Amino acid sequence: MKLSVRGEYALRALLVLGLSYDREVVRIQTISDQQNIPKRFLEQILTDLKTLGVVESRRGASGGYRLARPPEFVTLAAVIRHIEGPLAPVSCVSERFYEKCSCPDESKCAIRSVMKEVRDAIVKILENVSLAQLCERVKLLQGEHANPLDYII
Amino acid sequence: MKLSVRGEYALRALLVLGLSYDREVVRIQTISDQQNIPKRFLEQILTDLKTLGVVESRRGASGGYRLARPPEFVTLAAVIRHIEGPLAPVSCVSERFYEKCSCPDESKCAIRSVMKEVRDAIVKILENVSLAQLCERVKLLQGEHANPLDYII
DNA sequence: CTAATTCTCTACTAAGTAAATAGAGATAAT
DNA sequence: ATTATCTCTATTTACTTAGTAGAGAATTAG
Repeated sequence: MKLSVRGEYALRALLVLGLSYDREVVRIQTISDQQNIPKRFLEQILTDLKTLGVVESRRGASGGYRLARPPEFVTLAAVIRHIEGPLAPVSCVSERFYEKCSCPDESKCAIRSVMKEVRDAIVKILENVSLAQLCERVKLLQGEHANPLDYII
Repeated sequence: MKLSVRGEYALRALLVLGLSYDREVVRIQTISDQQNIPKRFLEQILTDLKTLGVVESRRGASGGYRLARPPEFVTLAAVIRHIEGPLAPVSCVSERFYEKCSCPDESKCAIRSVMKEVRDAIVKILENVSLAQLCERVKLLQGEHANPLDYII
């Protein structure tokens, strides 16, 4: 039932970019230093988030990454699904990553019915928290600052 | 965010034992056949559930396994925690398996605050579903039968 | 009391995944 | 041109998962 380190890094990186939205691009190195994420590993993760269409990059000197769309339109559910796969605890109750399970009759499986409740609870939360809301939480938890890069995530 | 196969087998096996509660012990072989779980693997899992105190065994001919206490007092949360570890998506929000995470200040971490909500939602469901309730669901989903071993789990 | 049955204990293994690490290449700014 | 930055492809190391194996100990039926 765990989020991988990769997934956590992805969220942390996106939060940095979210707090810098409307500003210049942010370098991998900056995010890496600030969040204590191995640079080459973060590189992979950001490339991956690019294929999801949630970030875009500029190359060369003064290059870097930024959000490809407003943080309001990026849900945690979408990010975690892209990085980790299904949100559901068993894939036989997943909507987007459904896989048949080994039990004799899914429609009559009691375990499945509980797991469906768990899935729904998880999805309900993660679908309804956007990157923008996550940024709001940072500000609430830490009070307002001048520079978004001051935020401790 | 996934339940392992091991965890799923544990629940399936316990459900079989739950449906046979108050009757004779059930052999590993029977559970293995009925649930299509590799026998030697199931063996390990049942031994593990014994250390949790949720099942007990009798050896020798006409030996087997049964629940060590009434199914009302076995929650899915306890079983899954024992087999899988933390229910929380990140261990920095786990009550029983807490581990410090790599972010600079946990108390001000926005991601953590969302994950705490997810944890609470999962725990709320799994703490409140007992094996007895799971058995009830089986009967509801399948209608009443004479022999508990007829149930398709 | 012996044979059959069933659980028990310890160890091993094969495949897959997670978390990096590495090197050479492409692009853009100065 | 040089430097800074992203990009692409591969490799590595450690760990975890799922399963297998064999010999041993307890219990019951005959």
